[in-house]
Amino acid sequence: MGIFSKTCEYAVRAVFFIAQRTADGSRVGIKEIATSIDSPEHFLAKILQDLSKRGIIQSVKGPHGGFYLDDQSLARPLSDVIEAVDGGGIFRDCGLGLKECSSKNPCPLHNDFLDVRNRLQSMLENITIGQFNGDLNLGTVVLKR
Amino acid sequence: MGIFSKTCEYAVRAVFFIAQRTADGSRVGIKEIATSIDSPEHFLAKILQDLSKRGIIQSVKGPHGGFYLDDQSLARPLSDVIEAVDGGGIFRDCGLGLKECSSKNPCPLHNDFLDVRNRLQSMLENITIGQFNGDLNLGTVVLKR
DNA sequence: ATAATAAAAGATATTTTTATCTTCTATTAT
DNA sequence: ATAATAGAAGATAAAAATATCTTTTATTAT
Repeated sequence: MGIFSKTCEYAVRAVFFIAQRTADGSRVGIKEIATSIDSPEHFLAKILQDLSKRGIIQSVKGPHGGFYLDDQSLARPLSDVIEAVDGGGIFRDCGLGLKECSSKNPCPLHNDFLDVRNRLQSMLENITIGQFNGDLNLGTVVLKR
Repeated sequence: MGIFSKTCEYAVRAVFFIAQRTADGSRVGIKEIATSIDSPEHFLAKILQDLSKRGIIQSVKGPHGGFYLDDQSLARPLSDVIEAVDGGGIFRDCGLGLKECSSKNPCPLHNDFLDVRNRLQSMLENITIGQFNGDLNLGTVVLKR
């Protein structure tokens, strides 16, 4: 497995895709999202339903419905998606799995991991959901394969 | 879950513990290791058997047997343990789970993740299994709780 | 040689993650 | 109103990770 869970990987790819495809105010359906980011449709549906409930993304039912992002959502930091899906553990938990690891009671790698986690967090806090729309349009970055 | 799997967390904690407890040439049994690092005994046994087969740690059966580390093992980088247990994916795989992500075919986060992964890797390559023995003896770092 | 010890190995079980399928409900165009 | 559409929700299932228990094998002290 990678840094994030499969669930989280799908969520981030989907959110980037929705951002690009709905920048003009339109909506995009779950089938098209799943195909475009190469994820299992029904599994992704659950993930997006959860993100929708939490207000990270928007959705409308019925004909011409689908998922989309409003301006506020487009401006959100990517870290919000990770927090919503995987929880913020990756930004906070001990690298060796100790529940009470802290500067007062550190594991051997406490400071080293603090540094790595903080870099990861600030990186994800400084990326917005909508910021790759241009690159995705140009095809200079990809969301499948 | 954290950065690493539970399996990997147990492995690293165990290896640090074995390093400290066998620096004098003695050996330490699986029961004592499991208790001392707060891990399930039989599960940890499998992990250590695997590390032993791969030559990352050493073991001897029978009375006064147990696990220990020779000088070469004490000097190994911690990254060898992670590679052995979780595979090196954490140092190499795409943050968004794309199989073919590369500088030629990058995901939106390719460069950012490259940076984070490289930092993690070089951190783990520059830590040796035996380097915390002093701190563990002093109790300034811990392996449980 | 024998008994005691401790790792190795095998079988099984539980939990979590990932995935699929079906039914229900809300929305929109007609 | 009605039919079509598409997300929401619920029930199941498959796979992977985590955990436990039992039996076997190798080693050592006696």
